[in-house]
Amino acid sequence: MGRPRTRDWDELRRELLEAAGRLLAQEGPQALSTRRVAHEVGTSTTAVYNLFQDKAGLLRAMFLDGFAALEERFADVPVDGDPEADLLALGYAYRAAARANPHRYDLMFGRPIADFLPSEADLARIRGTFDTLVRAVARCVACGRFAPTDPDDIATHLSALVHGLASLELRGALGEGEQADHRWRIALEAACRGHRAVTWAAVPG
Amino acid sequence: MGRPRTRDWDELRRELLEAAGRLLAQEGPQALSTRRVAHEVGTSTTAVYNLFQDKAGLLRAMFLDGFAALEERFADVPVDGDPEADLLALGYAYRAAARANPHRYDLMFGRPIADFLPSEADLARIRGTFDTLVRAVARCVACGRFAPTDPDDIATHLSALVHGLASLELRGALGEGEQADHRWRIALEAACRGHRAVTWAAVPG
DNA sequence: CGGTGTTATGAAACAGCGTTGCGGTACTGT
DNA sequence: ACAGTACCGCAACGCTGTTTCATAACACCG
Repeated sequence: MGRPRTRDWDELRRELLEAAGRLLAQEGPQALSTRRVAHEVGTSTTAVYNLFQDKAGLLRAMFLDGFAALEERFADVPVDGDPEADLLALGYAYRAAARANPHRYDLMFGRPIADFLPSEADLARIRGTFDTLVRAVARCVACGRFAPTDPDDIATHLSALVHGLASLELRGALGEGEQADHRWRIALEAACRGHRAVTWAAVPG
Repeated sequence: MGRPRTRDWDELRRELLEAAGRLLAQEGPQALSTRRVAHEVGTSTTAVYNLFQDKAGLLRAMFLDGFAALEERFADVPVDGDPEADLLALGYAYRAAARANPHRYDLMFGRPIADFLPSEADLARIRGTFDTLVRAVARCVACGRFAPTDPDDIATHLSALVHGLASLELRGALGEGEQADHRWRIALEAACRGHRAVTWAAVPG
C-alpha cells in the first residue's frame, strides 16, 4: 500500500544522471546544483536525495560512470599486437577520454567540487582500470622489451605521465592541434624508451 | 580629508593572505570563505573586497604566492653540477613544494574552487617557473647528454610527469614512505633515460 | 463505500555562501 | 566649529545543499 510512484525510480535515476552529465559537459561543475539538475528533468530536489544519498552521491555516480567510459575505451585497445604499441595505444585512449569530456575528467582525476571525495571503496572499484595498464606493462617486461622492473612501478610512472599530460592539455598548456599531438608522442615514447632493456636506436627521430 | 585608515592596507592585506594561507593549509579549501578569513583577522568581508577585488582576487594572490614559493625552491637548486642531476633535483624540489602544502598545490595546479581560473596574465607570470626547467633541459641537450630535441618539448614532458606524480602522491596513490620515494626515482630516471642521446647502461639497477 | 494507513512528492524553511548597498563613524581641510 | 569625505561594518539579496512537513494518492479493511 501507499502512494504509488508516478515515475519509475530506475528511469528517474537514469534521467537525473543523464541531465547531470549533460550539464557538467556543457556548462561545467558550477551548473551542477541539486535544484538545477532536478528542474532539468521536471522534478524537485527531494528526488536527488531519495535516489542518491546526497549531492556527493550523485557526483559519485557520475564519477563511476566516467571510469566505466574510460574502461570501455581501454577495452577497445588490442592486447595482442606489439606490446609497446599496445601500451602507447592505452595512453592515447586515455587522452581521448579526457578530451571527449574535460569536465568529467576533472571530476574523475581533479577535485572540482570540494564536498566530494571518492571513498576507499570507490578507489578499489577503479583499481580495475589501473590493472589494465599494469597487465600491458607486464607483457612488455615478460617479452624482454622492458628491463626487469616491477610492472606496478612502471605503470605508476606512465599513469602519472598521462594524467599530467591530460591536465596540461585541458588547461591549454600543450599548444594547438598538431603541437599537442607532437608533445604527447615525444613524452610517451621517451617514457617507454626509458624502460627498455636494450636501446638500439641511440638518436630518436 | 577623509577618514584615515585604522589599519595599514599593506599590513591588513598581508594578514588576510596569511590567515587565508593558514586556513587553506590546515582545513582545506572549504574553509576559505570571505566571512571566515575576515573574521580570522578581526575585520569584515568588506576588507576582502577593498584589498582584493573579490574572492577570486584573494585566491589569485595565494596562487601567485604559491608559485613564488616554488620558484624559491627552484632557485636553491644548483645549476652548475651534472646537468641531468640538476634536472632531477628540480623534480624533487617540485615534489617537496607539493608535499609542504598540499592544499596550496591543489590551488596552483588543480581547480579545487570553481570560481577561480587563472587569467592569461597570471599564466604568463608563471612562465618564469617553467623557464627554469627549460633552461635545465637545454643544458642537458647542449652538452650532448640528451638527444637533440626541442627543450620545450622535453620540459613539457617532465613538467607533466612531476605534476602527475605529485597528484598521485597527494592522493595517497603512490604508497607509503619509501615506496613513494622509489616510484619517484623510477619515473624520473626513466624519463631522463628516455631522452638520452646514448644509453650505455642497458639494464638499470 | 468511507475511513485509515502508508508512502511518494514538492514546496518551503534553514544555515551558509559570495557579493553589494547603505548608513554611521571618525578624521581632515577650511 | 563645521562640512566634507574616506573608510568600515551591518544587513540584505540571491544563490547553494539539506531537512522538514503538509499534502496527495493509492491499498486495504470494516
